[in-house]
Amino acid sequence: MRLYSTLSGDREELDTGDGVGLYVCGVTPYDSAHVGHAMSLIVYDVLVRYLRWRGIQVRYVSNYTDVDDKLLERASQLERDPLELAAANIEQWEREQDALGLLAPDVRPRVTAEIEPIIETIERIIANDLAYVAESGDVYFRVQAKDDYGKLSHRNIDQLRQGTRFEPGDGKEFALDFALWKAQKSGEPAWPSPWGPGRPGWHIECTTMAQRYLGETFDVHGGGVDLVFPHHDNEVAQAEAASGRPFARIWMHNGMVQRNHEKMAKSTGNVVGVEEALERWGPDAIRLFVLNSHYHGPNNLTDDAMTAAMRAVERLATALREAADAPGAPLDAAGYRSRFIEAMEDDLATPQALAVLFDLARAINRGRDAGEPVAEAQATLQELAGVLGLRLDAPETATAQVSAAELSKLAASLDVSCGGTDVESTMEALLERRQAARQERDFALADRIRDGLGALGIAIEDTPDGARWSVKR
RNA sequence: GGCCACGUAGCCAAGCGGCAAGGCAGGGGUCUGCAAAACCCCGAUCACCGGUUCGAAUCCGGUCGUGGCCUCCA
Repeated sequence: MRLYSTLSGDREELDTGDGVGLYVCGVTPYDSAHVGHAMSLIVYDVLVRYLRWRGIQVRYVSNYTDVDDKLLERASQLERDPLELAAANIEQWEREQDALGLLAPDVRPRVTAEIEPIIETIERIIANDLAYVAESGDVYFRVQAKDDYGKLSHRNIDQLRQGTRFEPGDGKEFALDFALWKAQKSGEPAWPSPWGPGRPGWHIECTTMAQRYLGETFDVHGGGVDLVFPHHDNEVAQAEAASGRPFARIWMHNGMVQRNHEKMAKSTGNVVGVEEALERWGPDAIRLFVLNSHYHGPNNLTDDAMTAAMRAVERLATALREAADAPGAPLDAAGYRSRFIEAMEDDLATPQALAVLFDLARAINRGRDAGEPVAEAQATLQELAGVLGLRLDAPETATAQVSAAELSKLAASLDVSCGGTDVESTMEALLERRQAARQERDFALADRIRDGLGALGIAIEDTPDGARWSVKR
């Protein structure tokens, strides 16, 4: 499999020989998650699913940075304990990750539980002369001592100095030096260290956790493109300074979710929360929206795009509807399977992989219309969709979304008597009454029943085997 | 100012030198009591200007435009 690496600026062959180690930067849980965070994890989730499906062992590590400046600031605004705030947000985010159909990483380290190893990493960097302790008790990375600093973002120190936001001070030797350890300020949570009480700087936690759980050198490090500089550049610098060895071989970066062509971020106030997105569009549509464009580029979230994604999900789900046993030669899905693999092998080309799924869906529908057995091809479609993390639940299983009371009211208003008041039996009675009306060619009544159900958000479709109902999305 | 992406049909979006995927929307048809679903048919001189090549959406240079990053960031 080839993956584009930001480090080399080119596609690299992923060595899957003795398994794959993957580290993905998770969120700083100072607030609830939005669709941008979901996109990021969906991309790496698909990578993991695909590799495992191909029989490759994957160790998937994704962290929570549960202590940092932003979190402390938010906690103080809310007058809450920062660690407790982080824990609460993580809990919510993990529930949402489940709802999004995201695989749980094998390891989900948290900074607050990794303080000792982080201190050890910093000590190694100091011992290698690439970091120093300031009078304040802060520890800084000595940027100028690392001659390839900035290689990930393809910048050098001179270019970076032109930025005006770097400020000397706090005992830094050089303006671009960044903190590995921050000495405690009043009221902040702190842990003991050789340099006095304090907490880790922003980048050191990922370096430490990645190396601890995946080794000094590992296969793939992922995250949003907005993390390339400084976060990932600093991770690289620290890791190499600590171990003297290369860090991640491949650096994978996903593009940003935009709204109105502007990055979705708390700071711009254009966020769509994961909770809201799940409610409005559901997990499959969110996933299809993300995978329909290449993970590299930006992805503009609009209501139209999401509506289209929901309809597209329905199209795939419809192709999985049970088909009657049929004579004839069964539809062979092997070609679709290999096209799917080819697409995925090429830098996780999910838009093309999806196109293969749609082509297969069309072939299934065509085969079914032609009276060919398609069950095997349907199983392949379900399997390949599963590799992308799409569930494709049949909409008719959504009984829980229907109000039994409203349904009973409708039945009563149409003089349809039913055996019970639950959704199942009321629906059955209504559909039977309608079927009888159709046979008596009383289409007015049949249409009244269909329209009444339609008003409740239930769609009726007539098939040779009787009527089928589903919840409209 | 610097670094990095990108500009393809009404909308979303593939494409990595050899006749322009896929989805949504729209139009026509088949099927249906009518619908729905499904199936068939219909749509692009690839931002603009030069260059390289037998051949360019694809490579090179320039122009215009959009987005991301330059110590909050998925």
